[in-house]
Amino acid sequence: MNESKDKRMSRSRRNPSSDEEAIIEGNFGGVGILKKGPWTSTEDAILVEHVNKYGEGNWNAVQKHSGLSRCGKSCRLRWTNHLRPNLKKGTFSQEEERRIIELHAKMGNKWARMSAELPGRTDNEIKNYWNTRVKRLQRTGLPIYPPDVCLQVLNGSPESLNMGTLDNPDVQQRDNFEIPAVEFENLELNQRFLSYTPMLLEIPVNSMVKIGTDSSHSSSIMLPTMHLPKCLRESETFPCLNGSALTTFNQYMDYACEKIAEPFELSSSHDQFQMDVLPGSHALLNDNSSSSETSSGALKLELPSLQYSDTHRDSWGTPASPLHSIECTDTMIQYPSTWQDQSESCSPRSSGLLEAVLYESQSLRNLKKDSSQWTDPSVVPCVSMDSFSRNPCEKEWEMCGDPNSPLGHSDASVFSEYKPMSGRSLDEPKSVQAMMDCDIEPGTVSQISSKQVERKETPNQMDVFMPDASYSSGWFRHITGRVKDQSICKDPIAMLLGEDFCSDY
DNA sequence: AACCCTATCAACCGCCCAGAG
DNA sequence: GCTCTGGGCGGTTGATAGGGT
Repeated sequence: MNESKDKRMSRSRRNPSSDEEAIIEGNFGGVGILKKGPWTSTEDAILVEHVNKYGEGNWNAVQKHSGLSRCGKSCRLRWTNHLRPNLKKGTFSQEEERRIIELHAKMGNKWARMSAELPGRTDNEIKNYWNTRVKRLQRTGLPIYPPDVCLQVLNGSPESLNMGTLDNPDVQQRDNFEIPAVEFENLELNQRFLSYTPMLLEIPVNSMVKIGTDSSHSSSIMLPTMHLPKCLRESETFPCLNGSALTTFNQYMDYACEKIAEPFELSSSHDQFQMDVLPGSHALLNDNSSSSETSSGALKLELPSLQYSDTHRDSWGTPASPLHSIECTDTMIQYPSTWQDQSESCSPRSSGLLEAVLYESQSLRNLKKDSSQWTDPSVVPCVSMDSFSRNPCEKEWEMCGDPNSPLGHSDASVFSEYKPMSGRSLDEPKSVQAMMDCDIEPGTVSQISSKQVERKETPNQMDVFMPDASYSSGWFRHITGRVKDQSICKDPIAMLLGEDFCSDY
């Protein structure tokens, strides 16, 4: 690997056209055209010499002083990414990989800051690594963030994230997470739990929302929502949760599994829905709709993602999920294939966790709503068996015509801040604000009510709910429209879980 | 061997910001 | 307050390696 890497490094990339090369070489030392493309060893030497002589900075002066036909930017890039001393080359170590995941979970696509945490590594390297990784995980349908990393982030403990070494006060400030009531004290996750979590959602098990108390940093409130298969809930206790959170969680799971399973009970008898699904199938999500064969030869329903197979264990070594867990999770996690499609075009800045939480809650709510109709097969409106074999969410999504799914494998951080993007802000904030301002019915979501989650009402609160406007326009309107129509849920938790869920309690 | 697909990664591009004038 | 400029950052591009068919 390193060998090939070195080979490649020495090889030329983006070879300029021969014409350009000629011109440039002719102008070497002159004021002529600035050279683009791969750096030669001669250029490197010149740059190194210049930096040794004049120091870093004032990159535009390089051309002046050394006659190098490179723009200042190019020089800086070359220096910082390749010529700078103490640069580590080669593949990332396991520890570095782990660190990157953790850092990304906290920082999002702040490559420069991440590189500051990883000595010898450049932002470009980290960025490339991450993008490659995300791409790979998207393809395999694995969660971008390992559950334990999510828990660590959720826990917010500096040690857990090795953040004790952070010097950057800004980072420290950002990382000043608060977990008001839902405490994850016993973070010794049993193997069982961890083994389940990845298959439940594309996102890590502990999806969370932080409501910002200041505009620059989304902080102060986090709200975990979890989704586990019913079989897992059969355990009386849940290792991560305690007190009311656990109660709520169990209730939520009862609700989710029962309600979601309903429409699929109908179809489970259908050939297409034989649940002999093996973990690891995720073609739906991957837009790989061609069914694959199970070992038994039965038609395998390609699940969208999150089902670890032995061949799809990720670097954090989460074991494959037991087959029996399919019972519930299958119905829960059949992400529309379109999600994957959309995620491909999703801005990498988007926040996968957050959007997934929001979308999922909406999906659950819709599912419940829809399932009441679907209990009777004859009532299934406008849904053919063929289309019915897909997740109702997908139908919803398609009907919504939303080009941007929240459940795409977006890969910004767990708590990435919303970065307003030009040209969209007028519409989206309005929707979000409308959503946030809708009144909550007293007593709803009492289990995880404002006692546990305090939300500071600020004009910037939407920053939290808008991790990335690039995808939010459609689906957020979709959600907010419904929320608006049906009143309720001032509390973000209520919003997340859905009013139907709330009203069940 | 030829082709296709994916992974990798250097380098570029465009935007943003801070500081100087 | 303004413009200009240098520098930084994040996103994207494109060449190449390498594996699979």
